[in-house]
Amino acid sequence: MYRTHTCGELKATDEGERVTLSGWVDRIRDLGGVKFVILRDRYGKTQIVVNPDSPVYSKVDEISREDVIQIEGTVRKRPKEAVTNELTGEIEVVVERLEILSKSKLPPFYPGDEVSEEVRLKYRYLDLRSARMTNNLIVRHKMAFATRAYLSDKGFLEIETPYLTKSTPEGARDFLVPSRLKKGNFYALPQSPQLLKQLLMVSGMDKYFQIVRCFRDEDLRADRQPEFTQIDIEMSFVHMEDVLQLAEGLARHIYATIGINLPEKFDKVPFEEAMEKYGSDKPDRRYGMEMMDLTQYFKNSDFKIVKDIIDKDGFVKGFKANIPMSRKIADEYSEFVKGYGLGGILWFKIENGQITSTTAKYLENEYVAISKDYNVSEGDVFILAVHEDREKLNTALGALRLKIGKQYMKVSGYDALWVIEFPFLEWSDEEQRFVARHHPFTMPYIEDIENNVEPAKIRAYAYDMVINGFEAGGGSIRIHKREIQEKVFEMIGLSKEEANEKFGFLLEALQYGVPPHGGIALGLDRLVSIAVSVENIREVIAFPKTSSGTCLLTNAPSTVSQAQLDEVGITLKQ
RNA sequence: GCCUGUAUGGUCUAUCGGAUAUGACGCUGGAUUGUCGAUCCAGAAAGCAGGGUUCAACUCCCUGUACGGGCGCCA
Repeated sequence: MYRTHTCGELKATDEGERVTLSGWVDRIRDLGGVKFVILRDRYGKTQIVVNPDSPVYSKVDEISREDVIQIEGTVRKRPKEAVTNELTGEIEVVVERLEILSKSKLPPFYPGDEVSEEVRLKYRYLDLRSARMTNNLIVRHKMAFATRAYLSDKGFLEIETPYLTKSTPEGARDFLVPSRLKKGNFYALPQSPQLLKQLLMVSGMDKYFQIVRCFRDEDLRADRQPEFTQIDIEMSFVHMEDVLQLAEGLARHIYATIGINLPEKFDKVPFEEAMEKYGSDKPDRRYGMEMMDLTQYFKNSDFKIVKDIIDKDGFVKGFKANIPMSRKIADEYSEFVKGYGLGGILWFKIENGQITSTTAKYLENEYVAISKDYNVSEGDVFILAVHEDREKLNTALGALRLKIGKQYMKVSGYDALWVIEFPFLEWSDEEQRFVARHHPFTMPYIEDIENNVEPAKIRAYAYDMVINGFEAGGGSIRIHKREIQEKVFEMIGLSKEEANEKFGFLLEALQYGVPPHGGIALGLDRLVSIAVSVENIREVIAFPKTSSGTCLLTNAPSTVSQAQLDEVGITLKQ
């Protein structure tokens, strides 16, 4: 037996107990006479005492930090003055036997040291020994476990779908896997089990879920990895509201199991409102600073920057913030919004009851009117921008709002909401056609189509769950009638032949009695990162990739042998 | 594809167009009988790669590489 207890469980009540512990040597404190060894495992740390009369006294000199050792000894209470607040701070173990199970080479860092992420990723197995990383993985497990319990209770079946599947167009770039048996053919790793879970609905599975890996070969971000985990859900005989209720309940439940209370009711915010007020389809409302349309105040301005835009039927929008402002800061913000296609920002503040601004001499009347109507008071700063493209204006100001919020405001708590009524279509400059914004199986608002609403304004039964400004998940009600599906393909310029070639199996299935259905996928990585308050999902993934898609631990991706290439019939260029 | 930041002992970092490159942690050796980031003394240990500017480059410039953040992209 390697151990009778873990390093995190011995308490004062275990006094006198004879125990065997195994773990890593966290620290050795040699006081010349008495020596202390701190033994660590994922449950905690226990102090081992070695007195000069101990049978293993000289053996302690052979061990070093991060060795794996086993000890046998007796639990005793520490002297009063030596008690600490730690989990096992009341006791220590007087060692009688000590065995080195495995020596450690001098590590590049010790668990919990402040080290660059690059080094942490290279030695991820050491990094994961830290209490923080261990906790992140524990929280992740608890949330995944709670998900299974909750959904199983509600009658959902966890059903696996293949990872080696068919490449489908639309959406992200596929990771391809060459087929050896059918040379020249490729599997694709699924971007999500979307089509397969819909087929499960056709099969009558009624309520499906899966905690599943998804793969998208696109450039990475702090919250995007090439492979990530979704809580994938699909339900039959449901309306949008049923899916939202279920997902909301699930989110509340899994957060509750780790001690976080999400709001009783998630607000529903239409996409357009989110864009207008926050310039984002995943707003973090905790920062306040809602954006306002101020175009009317500038209709008669002759300040060139503004007039040029107004003459082109452009817009002026802005928001109020309680932040420091100076010429230098304004320049920085202007530079920032230039990255989003704007020319810069305008601003004014109220200082000593006066409007202060580098542009006050051109726009004083406008600023005064805005101050009055929007109750801009002493110390407030008002930031404005102009552009002829309203979407660009919203996005740029929204990004600035978020930057300012993160810089100056300490927010706490959890803001959870639904963004609904997403546009059904989206113009693709690259392809010069409308593409499905969510995916081509999403149910559009039929009345919008019947009322001949312009394509870009047709709404979809698509929804995103947003928590603290992160897109925690998204889904839609699907099309269950072949006629509508065909109409949609027509709208996105997909010919019958192409549609058949690409989604033939789904279209075929849609002819055999399909229940109305819909679903959602929640991003587990993001849910966990929100729960442990980190911005980067790498912190909650055991073995993540760098932003260039490599694994510093294994050095993947790497070249393969000519023989391997030959087997799958692939010749490399050059 | 584009923009941007970073690169100095094992780790985290300081400084400087010139001389012996700073400190902390860790490590090694020594001292030390109640520590808990133990303490005290001593020691070893470093400029990402290539090119350029210069009498002289770790420092300035360019290119590359790696890592971070963002835009595009991500149904």
